Amino acid sequence: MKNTVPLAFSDHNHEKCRAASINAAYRQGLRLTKWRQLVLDLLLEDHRSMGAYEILEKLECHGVKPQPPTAYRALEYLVEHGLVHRIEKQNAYVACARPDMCRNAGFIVCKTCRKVAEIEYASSEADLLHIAAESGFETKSAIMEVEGVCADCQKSA
Amino acid sequence: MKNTVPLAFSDHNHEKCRAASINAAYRQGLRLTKWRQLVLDLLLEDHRSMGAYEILEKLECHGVKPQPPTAYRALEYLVEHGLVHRIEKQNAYVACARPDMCRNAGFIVCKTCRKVAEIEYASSEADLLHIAAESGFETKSAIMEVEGVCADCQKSA
DNA sequence: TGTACCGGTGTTACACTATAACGGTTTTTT
DNA sequence: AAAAAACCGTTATAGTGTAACACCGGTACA
Ligand SMILES: [Zn+2]
Ligand SMILES: [Zn+2]
Ligand SMILES: [Zn+2]
Ligand SMILES: [Zn+2]
Repeated sequence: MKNTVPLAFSDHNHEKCRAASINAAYRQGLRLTKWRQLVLDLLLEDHRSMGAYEILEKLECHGVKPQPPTAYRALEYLVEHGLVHRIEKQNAYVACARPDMCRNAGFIVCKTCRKVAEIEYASSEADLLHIAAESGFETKSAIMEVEGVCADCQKSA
Repeated sequence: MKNTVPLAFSDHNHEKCRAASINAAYRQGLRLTKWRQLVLDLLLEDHRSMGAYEILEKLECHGVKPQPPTAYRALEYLVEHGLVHRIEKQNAYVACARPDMCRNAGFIVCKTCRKVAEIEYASSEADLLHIAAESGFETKSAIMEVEGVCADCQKSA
């Protein structure tokens, strides 16, 4: 078993996370316009998820406060290109924690502090994908989300 | 590999599904009030998911059309007691397909016809749950959802 | 016989999440 | 340069979910 200490729940050099995201964007030749850049920067601040309107409130460029579609457009682009993931259980968004090798992304989500640990789920959960494929199902996307309270939040409660 | 033909995507005696749900409710001594009963009946019609407002529109008792909280209260109760699952990717609800042995429920969801196949995603220890537990995380709930287009819908497209 | 409690219901109003549609501007492609 | 595509600003609206409060019926218990 590898990776028993999820990154998001432990101290780490977060600059590396941030740099990995920027690099991935560059390598893919993505076009990071001002809003996309700003949204991504916000999400890269830490491993917490943010709601679209929470992001929207913090968005601003030269004194201009944009409308909802602006935030949603940026998020849509970033999700499509794998730099951001949507956390379905929270209607929220989080920066991809491993943009250079992101496959079978599963998430461990704290209900209290909203930190999100991103883990590559292994073969066992992927049974579902096998069953889907065997029955002629064409899979478009898959999520595995575990929700609860992280160790830190348990202590402070 | 067992269960390679998901129930929802194949012909089957659906009366048995319906009966299993009713039996489970009875065995657990659940209190199925009129609205709970009506909502459950709606969801038990087949293995398709329904949105809360879709359910609400079809709800009616002696000519009385209830308000949103009525539907949400019934759904909350049924979900809490395991007779109904919430499909996060669709903001929708579906009757539990195996209420007598429902653990580690994963879902294969067709974007087109909204049929939902319910599969136990791992018989042994699921990796994500394992990692969560090892890091002191207290898991409250977990979902695994695979979304795409089922074989039937591919043909008719 | 009250009466205090509790779960369920009815109702209103509101909060949160997300998208449609249109027109204008900038960037890319031909 | 012209055409096409992508992006952005703006308005309005759709879709999903809750807070809050009053009321009603049963039941436990004084
Ligand atoms: Zn980090
Ligand atoms: Zn936490
Ligand atoms: Zn069935
Ligand atoms: Zn189930």
